Amino acid sequence: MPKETLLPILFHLFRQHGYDGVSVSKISAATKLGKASLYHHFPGGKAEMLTATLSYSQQWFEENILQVLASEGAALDRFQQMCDRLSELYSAGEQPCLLATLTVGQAHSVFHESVKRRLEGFLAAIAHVLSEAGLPSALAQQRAEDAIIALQGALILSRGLDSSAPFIREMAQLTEKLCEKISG
Amino acid sequence: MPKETLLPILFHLFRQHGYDGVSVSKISAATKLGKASLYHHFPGGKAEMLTATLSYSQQWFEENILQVLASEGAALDRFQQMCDRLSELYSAGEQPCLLATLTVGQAHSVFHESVKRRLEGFLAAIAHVLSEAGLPSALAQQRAEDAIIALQGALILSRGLDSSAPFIREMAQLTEKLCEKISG
DNA sequence: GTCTATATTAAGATAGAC
DNA sequence: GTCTATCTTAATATAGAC
Repeated sequence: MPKETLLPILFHLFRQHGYDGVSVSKISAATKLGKASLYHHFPGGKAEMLTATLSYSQQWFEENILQVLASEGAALDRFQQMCDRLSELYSAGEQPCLLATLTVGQAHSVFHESVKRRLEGFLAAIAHVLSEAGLPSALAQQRAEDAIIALQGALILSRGLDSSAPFIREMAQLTEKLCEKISG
Repeated sequence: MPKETLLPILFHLFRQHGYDGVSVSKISAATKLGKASLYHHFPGGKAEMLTATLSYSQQWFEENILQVLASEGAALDRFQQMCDRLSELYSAGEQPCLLATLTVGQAHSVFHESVKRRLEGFLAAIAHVLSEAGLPSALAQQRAEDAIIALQGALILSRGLDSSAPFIREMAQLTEKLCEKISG
């Protein structure tokens, strides 16, 4: 079994159950691979499985979110595309964020630096678009933080209420919030 | 050992590590009580320990947040007090939200209804203040959702970045965001 | 109410055959 | 690369003494 089919399964497990909530036995059941096979692919065990999952998720993020933010076109269009991709990534708020699940438990101490770097990269990418559009860099930075806060908060609320509505509404408002008074 | 001293320890453990990340052995170490003693207090095991922790947290929430929101005084003052209590509860963004940690893993399936009820109660309390202040109820509901989204998102971002700054900034802005154009 | 001791099941991980 | 079988440790949980 190639890693390209393995990693989406790992991604799904880790984001849904968190690092502490996933056992190698569960992974074995979900992938229909024996434990020994899993350890063949990932000699470092569960930690390496999450590391590989983070790389996989990072790659998706670069190819879908960061690439869109760095593309040509108006800021408004780029943010709109970003929202569409985010909605896809999180299944309109039904699926949790992998990075957010890693902020608690054992993962927090072990993978904290990776999470921090990922968030900072996302923040910088959003702020860069806003700076390009003419916003002062301090304000651009603040608004980028507000965007990620809105995204993460909407994911928690939607999942907690078991309703996509808050996430969908937040994604619909996000672009205009980001672009507000840009050319004012 | 009385439960009044036990529950704050449980609360701290569960919010930091999530349900799956806490073992009875860890609880035993943290409380300096033998496992058998813990099962004496909570015959239902770890699940009952979390149930009791949720009740404890609910009580704190009623006495501190809901009470303040239901008090006399201007909406602006009540929200300001709410923000102060929230900042205390989450140690300015250093501590995770218990309810948020329960949206993943095993806890999600078992405790989802409790989490949902708690969020709905919080939403209703905020929306009620806004309605009293003259906001149409649909808008009041939306703004209440935005407040919880801001709170939860700020907690994730602050913890992910290992910085209180986003949480502190968000709490500082929250009251005016909630009261915007109330008497316009 | 708390303890020691223990039963039972599941977890993380490896050896070695195919 | 995948399997069966196995090891070791940790998990949940209980029995019974004090």
